[in-house]
Amino acid sequence: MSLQKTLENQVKQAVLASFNVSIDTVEFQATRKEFAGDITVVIFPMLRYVKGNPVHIGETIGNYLVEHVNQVKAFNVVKGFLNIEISDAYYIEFFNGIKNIKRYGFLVPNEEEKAIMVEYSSPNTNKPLHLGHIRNNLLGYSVSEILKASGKKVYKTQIINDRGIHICKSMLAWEMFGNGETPENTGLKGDKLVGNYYVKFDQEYKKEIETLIASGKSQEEAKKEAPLLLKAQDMLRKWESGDEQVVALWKQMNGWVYDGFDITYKNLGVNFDALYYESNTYLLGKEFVAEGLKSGVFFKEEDGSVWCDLTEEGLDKKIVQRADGTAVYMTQDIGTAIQRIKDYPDVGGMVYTVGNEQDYHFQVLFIILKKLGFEWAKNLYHLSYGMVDLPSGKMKSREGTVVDADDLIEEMAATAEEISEELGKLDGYTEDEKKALYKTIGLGALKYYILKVDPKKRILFDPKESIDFQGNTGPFIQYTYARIQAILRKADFDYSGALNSSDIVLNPKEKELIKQLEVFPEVIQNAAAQHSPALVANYTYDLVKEFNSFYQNVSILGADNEIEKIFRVQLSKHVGTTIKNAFSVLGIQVPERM
RNA sequence: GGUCGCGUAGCUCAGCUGGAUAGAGCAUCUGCCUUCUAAGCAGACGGUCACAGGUUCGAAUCCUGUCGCGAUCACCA
Repeated sequence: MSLQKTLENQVKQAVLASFNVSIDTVEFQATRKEFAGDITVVIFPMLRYVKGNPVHIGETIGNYLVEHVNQVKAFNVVKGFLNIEISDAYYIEFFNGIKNIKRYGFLVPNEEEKAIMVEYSSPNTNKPLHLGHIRNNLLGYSVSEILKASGKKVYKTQIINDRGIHICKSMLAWEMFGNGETPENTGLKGDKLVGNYYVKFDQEYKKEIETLIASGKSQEEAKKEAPLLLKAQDMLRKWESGDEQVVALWKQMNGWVYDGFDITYKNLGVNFDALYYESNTYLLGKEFVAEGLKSGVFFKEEDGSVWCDLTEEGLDKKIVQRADGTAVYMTQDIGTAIQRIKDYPDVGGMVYTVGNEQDYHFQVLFIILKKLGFEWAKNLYHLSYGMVDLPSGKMKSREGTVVDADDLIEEMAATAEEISEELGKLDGYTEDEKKALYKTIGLGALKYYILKVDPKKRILFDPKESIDFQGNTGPFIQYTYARIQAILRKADFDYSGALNSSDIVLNPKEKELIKQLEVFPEVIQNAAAQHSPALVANYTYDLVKEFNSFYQNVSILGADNEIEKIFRVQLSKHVGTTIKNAFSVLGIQVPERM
């Protein structure tokens, strides 16, 4: 039984014994630093059931606890707060129990329970990934890992947006202006090359619009009638009817993009268990639209378009199929969801990592799936996150105002290199080892910077102000890990033995560290429940800050006696393990040296 | 205009289901490397928690309204 549970029961007992009333909840909080004690019972909520002065009630309970609970050493009451001091023995024994657990804080995924499928990334195949995608990828990956660590079975997936007018635009531009450029003959990354033609299309398209306007057309007419756009639309029709040449070009260019994406994903350290392509799934939804029509979930307009009436839910009517019978986004998402459950029958719920601009879409999607009667529809969650904006506003691929993912990753590593060179602590490392380390640190800075922020808040990223490497940052935490490893390398004695709680008197820093370690499993559970890597990031920072204070104020290898020295090394080691575990669910690596 | 989200120190962010004098980092200023890695530690400065009401023993946290910022309300995705 956990200490808190024990205390809760005993507090209830105390109230029953002393005041003859039973209470069903006890409110605890960590004792604030300025008071003596470790755990605090808030007396105020009891006043509803127990009449009397809170200080007196607190003292009565405190006395009872000291007498009946051997972990309780002493207490004090300040106003309505009963501060309880816990014996060192409790903490030392607790530490003995966790110190050798390598995957401390993690539960093993339960094979019996339903799995969760997490969708993230889901890019368009007409342009390279940018900072916005980075946030999406990091969030999706991290939430997947957090869910796993919390004891869930997880599949990572994406839906690749590989068809549509935007894809045809880059295809057309390449065909017209490409002069046979390929990734091979230009040395360009495939997604970059295709992205260039997406931009090229837009430039040429704008020129045509200007020409048309000059010849007397209205802007609206010009936008609709520009020859390039007509050609692109024509190409889309050809694609949909299976035109061999168009399909061949489509396959070739998408292939280039996938090769490019693979490199970016690899650099970012994210991965997927299952891929879905819109070109394969967009037809699936239509089956279910037909079914929904039969069952009355949807209705048909005179022009043949199919809708879902959501006015009862306080929403609008939503189209699920066009008048010409073609699929819209919603159609496809309905089909994809159902397909996924068919492919993975053990999945009982899904998480969609998609920006908050699509809040409404997912609200509607989930309601529709419920209306269609799917049991798992109640376990769908839209992991909605805020946009990453620049000081100049939104990032726009077509206008070239994007922070490119590959460039940013590279820049971060370069900054890490600069700082490392300046500090010069890497004697003996080979060039390859150094390079790998710079990448670890650079990515650590980038990932932490993004993940420490609450997902739903928007991030303003100023490319001119580089991401910090000091303070509440990834590198600071990595640095602390490296420091711990340095100690472990130097600790050339056997420190594996069990500790006898009567041999050690904890200093305040040591006790704080154990308390901090104690809550890690709970942090993982909370982060999973709230789908928030930020909770893990901020926890890790607090732990590390506490450790550095300990490190700087208490000598570990120079401890007064052997037992203390062994204990401190063990404590340091387990803090290191916990840092590593916490960072692993954020997708951040930790270095042996830096 | 309807709906949703956000608004905490100069800047970037924490603040768990309401609880003690609202916490970190950056920036500015003071100290600390002949002792385990100074990407660090110790400290100073800095707040009417957007504003106004309400609920309560108690509100940054819950409710209502106002203001500001953003998103969305397409037979786009």
